[in-house]
Amino acid sequence: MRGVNAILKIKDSELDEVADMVVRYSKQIENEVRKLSNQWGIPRDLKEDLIQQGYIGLLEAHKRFDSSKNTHGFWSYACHTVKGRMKDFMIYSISHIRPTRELNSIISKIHKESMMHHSPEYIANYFNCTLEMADLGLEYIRIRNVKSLNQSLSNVDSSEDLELVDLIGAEENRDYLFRVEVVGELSVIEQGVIKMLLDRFSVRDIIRHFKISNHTLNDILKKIANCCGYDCSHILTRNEGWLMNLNHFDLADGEEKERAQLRWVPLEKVLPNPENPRIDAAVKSEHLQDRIESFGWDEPITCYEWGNNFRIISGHRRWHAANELKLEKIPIFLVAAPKSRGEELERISSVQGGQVEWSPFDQIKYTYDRWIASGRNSFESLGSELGISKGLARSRIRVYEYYPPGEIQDKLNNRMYSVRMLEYIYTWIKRLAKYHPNLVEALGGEHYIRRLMLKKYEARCFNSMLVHDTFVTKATVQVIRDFLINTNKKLNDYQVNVTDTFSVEINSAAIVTEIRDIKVKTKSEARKLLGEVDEVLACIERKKAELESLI
DNA sequence: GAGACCGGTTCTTTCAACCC
DNA sequence: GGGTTGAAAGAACCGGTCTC
Repeated sequence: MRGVNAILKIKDSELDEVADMVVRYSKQIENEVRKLSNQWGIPRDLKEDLIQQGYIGLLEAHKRFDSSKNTHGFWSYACHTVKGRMKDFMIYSISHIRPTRELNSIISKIHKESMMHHSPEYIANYFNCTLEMADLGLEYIRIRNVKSLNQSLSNVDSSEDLELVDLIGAEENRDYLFRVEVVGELSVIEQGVIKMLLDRFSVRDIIRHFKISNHTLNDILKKIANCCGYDCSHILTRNEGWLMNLNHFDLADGEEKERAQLRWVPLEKVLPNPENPRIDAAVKSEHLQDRIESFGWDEPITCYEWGNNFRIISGHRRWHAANELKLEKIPIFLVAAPKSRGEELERISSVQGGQVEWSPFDQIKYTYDRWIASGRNSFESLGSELGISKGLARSRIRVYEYYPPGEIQDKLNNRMYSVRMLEYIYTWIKRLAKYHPNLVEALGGEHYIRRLMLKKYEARCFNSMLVHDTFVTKATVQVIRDFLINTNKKLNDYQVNVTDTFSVEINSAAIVTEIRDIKVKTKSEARKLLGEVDEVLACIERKKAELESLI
């Protein structure tokens, strides 16, 4: 509590009351942490930090709470501050990225084995995961690398049973002390400098990143030193090349290690891989350019030799960023060439982190390419190869085969369409072609109907319940045609519900509503409509006679 | 009145069992 | 092996409530 007291300036006379409150609401705070933890997949060490933040929020709310104004009790008032504190902390600690289940698993393993300081390649090899997954895990841990005030300092020689909070004001262990929130007195740039120092960036990297002079940086470091009360001159002597992790590759496979080489090669000799399913290498390019400019290359591009050039297996976005920056030379990590197209596709997928950042369309294209490369194997075996269900494998292939890329690519990638919905539409159209081939022909083929259906989906004329639709098999050609060509008409307005084999219900309310809503303005419209009404009446008379004959 | 939060509802996605 | 269907989980949405 000492650190918390210092932050909130709690008077000694209030300590008992505050202690009671902390005990009373500890369960609620733990519940909130549990909820957030389930939602975000927070590692155990960060949960303690969240609980700390909850207590701080509780104390802040306590200071503001006015029982005469708030009749719903203290907790209903305080819970917002508590949750707000926790969420702010999470946003600061883990940014906006929500890790996937697989990534979370890797992060937990890295924590458990204390492998934060190993190279991505070593971790990928150790945990048998992809290189990009290991890299993402490390990145995630780096941005979450905030120490708990109550974190044990057992790894610090002189600190038996001490917690970080106990080191506030102590003389040793400068790096730990920088992390404590005394930085609140510093400017944004000064806090940024501290963060980079703690993350082991070199002085040169800091100067380049903030675009400041050596002299300015020295002034900032002096201010930080004065503020914290420490001499940080030792940091200034850090090895300038520390950030270049290029000598950190620690492959377990001896043979592979011999074959793998690191080289700096002219940019024009590095060629993109046509098998790369990622269509747009410019995704997050500005961020990568900024990172390369600020911090240098923290990971080379993985390539294999291709004649006199090098073909990329992993790193198309970094290659694109290097082109944008007009760099002359870039670092590559040279590996053995794949023996077949199938192996090449598999390796591209493997090193690109299980397609974590692939767009939906990239995933579809990749699944289709793998299927073709495998000689059109069963969806089941393809699914098991890719780690997806056979149903999803089938959906992706079917969608890629059926829809022209131009029709779906953008809208798939911005999540307006889903693979499943596109497959439902495909199935619906195929049913239409089976039960009403003449209508499909009359409308100029499936191509036109497909575009109409996509338009109708965008206009929310139907949803995933399309998969259970019986309208397409039961309705008349005229009604289906009407549904298709009226882009705003909803499927619900037309749907016929077949409740069982022997009973059919007509959505009479919808039909009556639709008829009532019809409005005509001219005589010719009225004449045309009369003709259609006659047709409907004739249809009804026929159906009536048919039903009466059954009674 | 604006904004944050909560709980209920609806929609979407995925998976697996079952059927042809 | 491929297609269909239902269950379950997650995401998105919406209206009500509360605080400032």
